[in-house]
Amino acid sequence: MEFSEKQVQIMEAAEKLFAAKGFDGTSVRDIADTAGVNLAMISYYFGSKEKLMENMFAYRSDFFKLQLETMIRNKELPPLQKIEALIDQYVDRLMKEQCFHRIIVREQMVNYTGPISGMIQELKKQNQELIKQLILEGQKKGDFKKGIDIPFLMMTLIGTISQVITTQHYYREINGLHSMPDPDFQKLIKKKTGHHLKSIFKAILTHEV
Amino acid sequence: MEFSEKQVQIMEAAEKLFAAKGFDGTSVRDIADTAGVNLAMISYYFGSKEKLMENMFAYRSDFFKLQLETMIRNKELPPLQKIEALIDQYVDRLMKEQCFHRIIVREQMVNYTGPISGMIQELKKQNQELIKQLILEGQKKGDFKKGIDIPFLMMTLIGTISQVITTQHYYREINGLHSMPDPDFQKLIKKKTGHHLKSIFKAILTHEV
Amino acid sequence: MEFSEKQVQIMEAAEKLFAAKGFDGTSVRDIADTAGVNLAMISYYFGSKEKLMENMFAYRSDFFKLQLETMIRNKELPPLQKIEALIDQYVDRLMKEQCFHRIIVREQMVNYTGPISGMIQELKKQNQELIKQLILEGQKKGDFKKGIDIPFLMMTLIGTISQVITTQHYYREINGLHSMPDPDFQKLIKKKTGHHLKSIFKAILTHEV
Amino acid sequence: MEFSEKQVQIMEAAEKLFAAKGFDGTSVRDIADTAGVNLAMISYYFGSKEKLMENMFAYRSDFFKLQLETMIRNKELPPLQKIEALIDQYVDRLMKEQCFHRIIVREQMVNYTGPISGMIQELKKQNQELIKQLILEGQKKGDFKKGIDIPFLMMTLIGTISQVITTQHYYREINGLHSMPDPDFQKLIKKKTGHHLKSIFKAILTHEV
DNA sequence: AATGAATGAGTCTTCATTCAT
DNA sequence: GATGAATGAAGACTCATTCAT
Repeated sequence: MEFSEKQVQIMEAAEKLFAAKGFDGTSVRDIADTAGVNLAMISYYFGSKEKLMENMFAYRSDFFKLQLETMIRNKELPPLQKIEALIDQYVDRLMKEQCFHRIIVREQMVNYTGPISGMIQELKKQNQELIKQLILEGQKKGDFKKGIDIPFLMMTLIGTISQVITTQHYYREINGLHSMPDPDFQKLIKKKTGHHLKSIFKAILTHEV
Repeated sequence: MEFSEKQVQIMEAAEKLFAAKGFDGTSVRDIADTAGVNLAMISYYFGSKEKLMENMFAYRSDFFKLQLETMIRNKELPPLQKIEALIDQYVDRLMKEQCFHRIIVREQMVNYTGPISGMIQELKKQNQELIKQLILEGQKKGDFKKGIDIPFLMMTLIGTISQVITTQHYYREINGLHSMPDPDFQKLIKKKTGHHLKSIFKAILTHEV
Repeated sequence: MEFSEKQVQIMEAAEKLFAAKGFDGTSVRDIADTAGVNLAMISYYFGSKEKLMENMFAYRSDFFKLQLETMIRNKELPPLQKIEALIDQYVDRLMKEQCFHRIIVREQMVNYTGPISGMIQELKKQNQELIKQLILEGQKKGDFKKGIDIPFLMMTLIGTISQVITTQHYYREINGLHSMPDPDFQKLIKKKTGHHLKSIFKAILTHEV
Repeated sequence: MEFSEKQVQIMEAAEKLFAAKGFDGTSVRDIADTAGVNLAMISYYFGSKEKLMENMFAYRSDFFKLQLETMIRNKELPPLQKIEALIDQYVDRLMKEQCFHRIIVREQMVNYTGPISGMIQELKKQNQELIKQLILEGQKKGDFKKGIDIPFLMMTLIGTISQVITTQHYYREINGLHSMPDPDFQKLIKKKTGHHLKSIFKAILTHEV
């Protein structure tokens, strides 16, 4: 799918607003204003608000998958280090695309059917498959324990990052980090989240419990 | 605050719908129809849709806090067992109040200010404090390691449960559990989630990593 | 018509609010709150908002007519002095019952039919008749000129007072009388209005023009 | 401010209805129907009912001021004739714009603040200033008496015309003019009002009283 | 291709009134 | 008799979308 410059403008405005205010909380007028385009252009280009959402989703998730896949394939490392690299990638990616991630979290809650739900499911499956491969590889090599509940480990991986993303302002407030510049704060929580998840994965994958 | 039977009816309808379709995606007409009351009753009792949300929140979170507190205080057990009991409670509670939990997840993303945000923050603080006490107690007794990052452990606790709740239908689908009756399925994931989280906590709190 | 204490309370609240915000701009809830009575009592006592208006009107205009009539009949003076006394009475009355007068001004504009319109018309006719008698008496005695356009003189009498009442705050502002206590200000404009109208009537009734 | 044809249509419908039924008594649906436009157009063009009122006011009062000013400046006549010309203009103008005038009368009673009140006050001030100039000119030339209470003379000028406008149907009824065609009736009362006011002004400005 | 104008359906809220007690 | 609860109708306004140009 090729998108014109204006279409990208619109989709990016939509992404930001959908993330901040939800799909229903965002009006096409909002989007048009934020994108700096004429109101009628949105229907004109995308047909409807719903279709805009779908297009934006396709646009973003294309963008998404590739990065991860190439990353994994290129590295040839011991299983644990691979897992750790993958965690870093995950954290990095979700943190970088916070807006999009928020939209996914929302959409998962609402829509069990429809094209977007399908896309999310597809993404999930692919990513889960990837991790599964990595863990199986580690188990074959004897580095990882047997009997790992991979789906629930994924729940923790994504759930923890989601939680960090959606409640970062509470974390900031509670820890008195109001005045820290946002880029620094982002770096901080990214580092901490990565570290935290790595300890969990290491513990679960390698130690007896 | 005392609520009449009708008010509770309305609040429960609102909770269900807000959870399913979001605040903006739910019309007061929806709520009125679902609750089986006249449309105007909602404004009559609560003043506005927003105020209804706030009242529902207060109603539910009252309900929330007490259960946890009394539970913790009453048990006199070794720290790890206490933690495990708390995880069970947490999982149980969030799973039981899935609707309410979904609303919280949503609201956290949108609203950093306003009365609801305040209530959530308050809830979070209290619960976090409780866990902190438990962990400190374990550390004092020598059962738990030092240097635990409690806030991030909380992120994992809540984040994992949230993830399970919001993506349960994917889990169901992927694992081919379409035909399992919902109560059974709920029991299943509750058990698995509890088990999973306990392994993580045990590993993080007691083992060297 | 006999009115209970509560009914009077309601009618007086209604009068004040109708004068200030108009009939349509005033809700029965406003009236109930201002009167300190239960909302349902208004419909209960008066049947409807409209009927409340009518009752209030009847209540007030009863009050109105009598004062004027007795005043006029009792005085035995030269015609010009009678006219002057009448002007004083008129000014005094309208100024004292500003709220009611405002309502009349409004209602005249809106409703050409209906019971209230009838009442106003009746009031007007009676008062006009009175003045007519006075002027005819003066003409017969040779004190007043012939060919007076009585209806238009009435227009000036009432119109001027109305204008003073409805624009008093402009007058106050323009003349820098913000800080004068209201009772003093009322006295001032009452005096000035009376004086002004008397000059006009004297000029029109007695001088060649 | 430039208004499109449709905007003018709406404003004129609004003017008529506001005059007849008051601001609160007129619904935007009424206005839309009367103007023959879609209901949503009103919000589309003006934002709100209130803003429509303000725009209509600005539109009409622009229209208003100029006529008077140019009229006065262009004539080079003895003071009394100027005053008489001004009275004619005033009567003519207010009679022609009866709807707008009614709205002003109403608004003065309700709203002491807000943008409309400001506009009225401005109009009043300008017109009053004009008359003041004229009278001062006449006094300087020795044609008019000293000690004229100009504000109250204005009250009589505007108040009388207002009274004629708002009670014209009573006048008609009382004088048995039901069957006279309205244009004729309007001409009649315009002539009578002008004549009446001129006598008053002449008497007050030039005779000893 | 791009847009200002327009609209029907829908939003939340308030209204005056009535009912059951 | 007096009133809290309840309601249908109507209020102003916003929405996503379409149309004529």
